[in-house]
Amino acid sequence: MDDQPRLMHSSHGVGMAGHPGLAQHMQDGTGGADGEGRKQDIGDILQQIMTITDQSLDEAQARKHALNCHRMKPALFNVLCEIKEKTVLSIRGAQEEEPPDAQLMRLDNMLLAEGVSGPEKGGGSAAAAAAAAAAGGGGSDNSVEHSDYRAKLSQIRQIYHTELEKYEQACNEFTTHVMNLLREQSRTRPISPKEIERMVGIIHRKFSSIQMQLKQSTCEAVMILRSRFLDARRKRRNFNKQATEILNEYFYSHLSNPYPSEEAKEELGKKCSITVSQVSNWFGNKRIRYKKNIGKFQEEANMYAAKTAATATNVSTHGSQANSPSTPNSLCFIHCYTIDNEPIWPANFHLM
DNA sequence: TCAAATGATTAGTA
DNA sequence: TACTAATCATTTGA
Repeated sequence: MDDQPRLMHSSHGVGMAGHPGLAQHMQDGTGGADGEGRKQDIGDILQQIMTITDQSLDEAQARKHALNCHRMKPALFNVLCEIKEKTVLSIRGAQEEEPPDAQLMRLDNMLLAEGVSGPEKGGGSAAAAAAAAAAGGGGSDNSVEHSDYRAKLSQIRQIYHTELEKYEQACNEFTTHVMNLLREQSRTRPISPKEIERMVGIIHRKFSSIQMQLKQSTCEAVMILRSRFLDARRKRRNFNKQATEILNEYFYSHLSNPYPSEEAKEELGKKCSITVSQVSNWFGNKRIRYKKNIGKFQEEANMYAAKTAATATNVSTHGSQANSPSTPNSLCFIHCYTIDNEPIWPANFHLM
């Protein structure tokens, strides 16, 4: 094996008889005295190679050693390698050129975006945050779900990396094993380094197809997790009592114009631990339901009016009534109706 | 179990 | 784009 590479530099001719490497070997005095003798030598070697597997291990080892030491071995080996290379490898080589796999690239990109591959921080929580934003979620319950999502994503990530590592290790071990085996076998049969290289390529391709399956199933797992996470967020959760109180207080203290500005919505959202869009939803629902059934809400309105009045009184006794955010309309809601008990709201509020 | 309450979604409007 | 109005889907409480 050690001296094989330098034995494989002959380049022209395929047949043994007309092979320049062999011809050269025969002419330079190392190949025997006459043609008959040379043919006999080659015939002997080929016979020994053909029958080596019929022998016991010890005999085969001894024969192998004898073959390796045979004066014709390098030349013959060279020729056989070249024949093999020119016939089989050239055909296969052309066929096995593969374009870069678009599917694999897509999977890699997705795993990176979801935070499964690449750096641990960011991706997953960013995806979770995006999902949360898309679903308009917020609040403490949602943060529990969020952490649950991250925990599960991290679990997927861990499994993915463990499996990937296992595959890579197995691939390396198998490649080394096959290479050693082929190198060993190349002492008794024509295996060129090029062929070993090709075999390594085949092994790598096989393992990368397994890796692709792993990536695919990981992507599926992330997709399922994500859709479940979104579904969970889509489920309605009632706001907590305190949040409803805050929203109602604002609504009834601004009954003449229950349209909080963007800033007010943001502040209410912060106070209630909900999003601005949830505040908007709440006010939208509240306005329409209040308008539809003012009588039903009258009691609630009175209750909040009394509450606001009490707060205002407390604030005034402490000397800072002017700064109270709920003061402007808190005591005027009772005047915000027409004689038909219709609320006086802006023109864009369509009365039925 | 069921009606009421309630948060979210959707189509239409100004 | 913010809003109304209708509706859906889920939760709540009797």
